[in-house]
Amino acid sequence: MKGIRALARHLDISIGTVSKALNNRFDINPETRKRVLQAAAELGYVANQSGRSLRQGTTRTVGFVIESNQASPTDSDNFFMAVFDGVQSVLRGHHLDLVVLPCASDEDPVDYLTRMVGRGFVDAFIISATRKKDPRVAMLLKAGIPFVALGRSGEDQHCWVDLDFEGVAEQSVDRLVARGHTDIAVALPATGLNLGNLFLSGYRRALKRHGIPYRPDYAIRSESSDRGGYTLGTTLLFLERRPSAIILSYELVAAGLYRSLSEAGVRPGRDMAIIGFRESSQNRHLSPHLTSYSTSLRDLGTALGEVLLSQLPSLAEHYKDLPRQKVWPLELVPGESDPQMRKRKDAS
Amino acid sequence: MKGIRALARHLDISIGTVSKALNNRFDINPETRKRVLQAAAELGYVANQSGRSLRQGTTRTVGFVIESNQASPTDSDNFFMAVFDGVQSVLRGHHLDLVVLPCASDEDPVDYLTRMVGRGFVDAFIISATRKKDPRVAMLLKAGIPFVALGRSGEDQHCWVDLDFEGVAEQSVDRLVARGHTDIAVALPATGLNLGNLFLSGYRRALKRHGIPYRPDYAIRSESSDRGGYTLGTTLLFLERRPSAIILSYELVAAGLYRSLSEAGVRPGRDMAIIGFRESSQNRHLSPHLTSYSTSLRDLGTALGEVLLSQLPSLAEHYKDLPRQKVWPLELVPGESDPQMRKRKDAS
DNA sequence: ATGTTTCTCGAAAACGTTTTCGAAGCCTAT
DNA sequence: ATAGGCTTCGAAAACGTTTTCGAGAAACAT
Repeated sequence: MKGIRALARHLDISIGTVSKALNNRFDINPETRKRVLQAAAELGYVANQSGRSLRQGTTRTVGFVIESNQASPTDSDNFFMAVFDGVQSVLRGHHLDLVVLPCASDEDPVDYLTRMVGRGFVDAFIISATRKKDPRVAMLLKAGIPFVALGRSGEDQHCWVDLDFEGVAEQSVDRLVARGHTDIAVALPATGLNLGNLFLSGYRRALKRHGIPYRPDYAIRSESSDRGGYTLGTTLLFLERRPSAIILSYELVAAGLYRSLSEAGVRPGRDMAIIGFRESSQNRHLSPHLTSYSTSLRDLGTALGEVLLSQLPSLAEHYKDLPRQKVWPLELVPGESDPQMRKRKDAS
Repeated sequence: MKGIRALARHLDISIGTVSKALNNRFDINPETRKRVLQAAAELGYVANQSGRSLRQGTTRTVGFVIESNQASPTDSDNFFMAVFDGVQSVLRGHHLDLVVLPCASDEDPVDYLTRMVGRGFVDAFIISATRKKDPRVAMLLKAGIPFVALGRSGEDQHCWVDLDFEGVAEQSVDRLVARGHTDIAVALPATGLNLGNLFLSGYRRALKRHGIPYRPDYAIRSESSDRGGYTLGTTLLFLERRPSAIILSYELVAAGLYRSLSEAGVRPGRDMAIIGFRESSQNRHLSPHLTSYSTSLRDLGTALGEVLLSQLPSLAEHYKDLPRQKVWPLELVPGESDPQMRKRKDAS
């Protein structure tokens, strides 16, 4: 015999009483509660999750869906660990646990999510790598499952937390303009991630504000990898009118860009101003130091966890004043990669 | 009404029949099976996981326990994603799913694992960041739960898959000796990870083979981060007898090491030979190119998944010829950071 | 026609827990 | 002494599924 029944027999009381004692219900004598707790600790009893969640219809678990990638690391990789950490520590405070659900690179993300929803071993979801009009959002909304997206999908009837891509783009343009630049390019992700749209719109808004016309050929799509940064550099150098500055929306491209510029005899940060996106240890050794933005990813995870809690029916009223959407700020860390512009001869 | 009962009523047959039809049991008319499958697809029915696993005592889920870290990324971060990918795609072939269980940085790993074991929503575990005599191994063995460790714990009564740290260390020493070096240092992780012991033992074995005495001050502990690499460099330069070469057991330290050596006027790869550990995009831009080792992490994940499958009672006989332990090889990718040694004047 | 096998299905138990509801005991106020 | 309230506990139902076992029908062999 195992489980709560064994514990009950061992204490010579009913299983109902044991259950109530363990779950801190009110109609239990403090004396017997203490006995039960002690015996449970001794025998190492922990309630079976299947039985519990079958009865309660809840699993006390939330799933964080990510897309694991096959080979080359992208930005997201070392991004996520710190976020997990933040989310998990918030959830734990409410006796919830986080599990990460990695969608393999050879499976369709929507299929995967439907499968996970169907299996029902999580009460709520956090989805990431959000795309514009992401079909997963519609699916979760229809299924009525609490969730929050890390990244905006464009529609606003759901919760999300997202980095301030628009703000960063805008602020970067402002900074470059203030330093004398007008030919400012922007590097955008090649994939359909919505952050590309956001970054672009912030970029265009700032240009407009400064009266600088938008050149479509200055919005360059590139892979979010070291190699992507390298090809970005060559693309940049062969533009009809060579820009004097570039803003990155990814952290991993910086090193490759530096390399390809250097190889072409263009000194990064001097002949070409560069503002990176997220600060990272991988960029810390670049010379000249990359101007970029910093933020605590663990805190971002914490925020994500809190928004999620607000969506859980059991905690809804406790968190009802919490905003359902949150733009996560980043802070400029000035480097030397975007100095005041020297006089330039027109390179048209 | 929901669940299998609704489906049964809709088809006007018993729930037992529905269940058997969905689970491909033999005593079902092919005709009715087709009807059931179709109706299930139409109504979007998927079996509730709690009910199923309560009855079967199995969850068809395996948990991959990692230690999420708070802030600074370590080696492990972008290491894992590819591994997840491999594991998940192997498991999926057997109708199993992978969930990643991130142990937050502010929780004790053993406590966390016991909690996860207790909750029982996974049938088996993969544990990582294995330490020497890891208490988690003993715990899982005692609990009788199938598991495989990514990384050796030292004891051999359990399954593991591990990178060939000893081999890499040995091969690196051989290579450096062949190029004229005798004063060879080694950088080891500061933490209690067992890989440090393995790497050191390979290093010492090779030294012995070449008749080079082992100098304890040449085995340098350092953090597995960019900053760790930086301090490693300064430690290296202030040794009583400066080594002419160093072998790294971590991928992330290389950039920091290059930087600190350069700042001290010691040209990395020329005045100091360097052999890195795992090839990574972050090191690809280093100049001179870092000699290091490469391997497919996705394939490593695949191997990990297969060893795990062999541990599951339901699949044991199908995989019984599979070795329970596996040393995962890495392949040398020659760079220019460890050239033939030039004549040196003794720096003692 | 009868006995025997084969095929298909349904009734019911079982998994381990939580939770409702009523009962028993005790105390207090009348 | 009796009625009522409070405290503490136990019996039993319920969650959704799988699986065992037996029943009935059909097919087959004698």
